[in-house]
Amino acid sequence: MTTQTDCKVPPAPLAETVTLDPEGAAELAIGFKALADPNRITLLTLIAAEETGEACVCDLTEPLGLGQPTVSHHLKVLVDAGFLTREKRGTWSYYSVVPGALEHLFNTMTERTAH
Amino acid sequence: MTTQTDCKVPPAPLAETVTLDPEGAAELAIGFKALADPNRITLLTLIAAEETGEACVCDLTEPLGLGQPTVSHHLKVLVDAGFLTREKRGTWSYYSVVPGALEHLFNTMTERTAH
DNA sequence: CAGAAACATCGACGGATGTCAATCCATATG
DNA sequence: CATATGGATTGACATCCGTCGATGTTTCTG
Repeated sequence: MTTQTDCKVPPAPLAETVTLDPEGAAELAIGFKALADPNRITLLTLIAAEETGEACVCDLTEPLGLGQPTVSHHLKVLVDAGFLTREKRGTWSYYSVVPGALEHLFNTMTERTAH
Repeated sequence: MTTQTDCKVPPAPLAETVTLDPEGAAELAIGFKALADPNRITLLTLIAAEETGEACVCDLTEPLGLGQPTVSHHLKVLVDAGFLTREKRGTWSYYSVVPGALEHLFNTMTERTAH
């Protein structure tokens, strides 16, 4: 049986899969797109600076100078990107930073550009 | 002399200046905005993977499946954001990755969200 | 100088995005 | 149940962004 001949062709060019990975690039872009707005960056820093580690929308509306729907929208973008979590408690929605989310994105990007 | 009493009031609320810095947030957003596109991420990885550390536009057009003007546009965005440098040599334009640019952006962002 | 090659720039077009006003939903409270 | 409050959702609008075709610019080469 010529089973070895099948292995002559590697399953995937290793270096190529790292540099030319459309899905991976798209995934990274989604993360960076969520960070590509000054107000969303301020939101992350505001929540991270909170003593309790969490903040509700009403705490964030005033320092940003934005309307409540706009703040809710930005928070949703950050939640969808995996940088924040929402926990509804009573009438309020409390947002908190996901611990390793930023670092994971940055590490993945750094790996791709390190070669 | 009661020189020590002057130190009771810090010159500026330290935590506040870090979390609520409009200019800083805008600057960070500009950097992330440049990374918020799959093709630009692939461009960075392609150039970084080059043996010589640099690549011209004609090398990047085909693997991306984009037209030459579009690739030039994306490269310009990355140059303006400080992630790439352009060096014109003869008829060709050679782009190379700026060594610490990505890391600097990531570190600045991590500092703001570490508190 | 004439032509070609590599790249930048311009103009245009369609789709995505940030913002707000208005509205809807859920929960707490009288 | 009625009302109020916090927040999410919707619709609309202006702007921005990615893409391409066409054109301009520079440089190399006959």
